[in-house]
Amino acid sequence: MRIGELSERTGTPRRLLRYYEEQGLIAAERLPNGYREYDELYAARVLQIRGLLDAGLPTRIIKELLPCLDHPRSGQLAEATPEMIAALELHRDRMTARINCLTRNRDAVAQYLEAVRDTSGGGSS
Amino acid sequence: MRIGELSERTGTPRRLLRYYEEQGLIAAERLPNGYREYDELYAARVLQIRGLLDAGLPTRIIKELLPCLDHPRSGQLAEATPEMIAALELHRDRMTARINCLTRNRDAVAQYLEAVRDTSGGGSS
DNA sequence: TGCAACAGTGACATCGATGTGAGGGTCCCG
DNA sequence: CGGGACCCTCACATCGATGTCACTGTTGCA
Repeated sequence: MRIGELSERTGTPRRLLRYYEEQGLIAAERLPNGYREYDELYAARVLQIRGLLDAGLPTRIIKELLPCLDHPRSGQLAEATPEMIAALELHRDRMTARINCLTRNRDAVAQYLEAVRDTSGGGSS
Repeated sequence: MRIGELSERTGTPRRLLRYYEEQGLIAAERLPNGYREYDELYAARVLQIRGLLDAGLPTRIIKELLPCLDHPRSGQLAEATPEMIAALELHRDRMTARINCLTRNRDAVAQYLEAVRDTSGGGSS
């Protein structure tokens, strides 16, 4: 598919798709006329990128993560230098910290909402 | 305590403490000489703010969340307009989405690391 | 008295993610 | 052939979080 369709299917401005490519997060074939041509699977990939960006990870780090999110069991995990592994462990731990922080605060918000619900008129939904 | 101590205790540049104040996330008393004076509990508050910022929430939203994270059970939850409640529910759901996204990807990274560990020499740590 | 350490404000710079527009090709359909 | 919809690149603007610097006032101690 071309950039317009990918944009529509992922709800992502074309501008950003080109930006992600510039940052090395995605890669597109080129048609003879210079148009980008995307494989089907890029729709999911773009959504994943957007989710990670939205979760606060910068493109630089997402770029490091993507290769190892790609082939979850595809065998090709030989080219992992000790530095890369250390970096990934660091990212993993930082993500865990983020998750914990978000969870704590999300639960606090939820608790607050429940308290409000109980106090004021008993809403259903 | 004054800004220097709070800065040191939270690992946050003074510049940012003033910025958070400017954004309405924290408030400081003023000593007669104009210096900011912080209550003890602001150390925890600042760390909470940093965690949320790090998790990708903008100050604008953190400002909305803080009041209801403050008094988890302090009773004062009367002043909750339906709009505020709706906004909080939205934030709660968006945080949940973030948590899920982060968890999914963190687990993928962890799985990858385990696979690498199993494949190459069996490390301990 | 003078200096060092700390505080204040204000302004400008940076960096990453994103918006927007100019100027110019390509494709298709009438 | 002409126009509309799509694509390209390039560049500049914006916005939020943060860094940095300049200038000034305050405190405390030698």
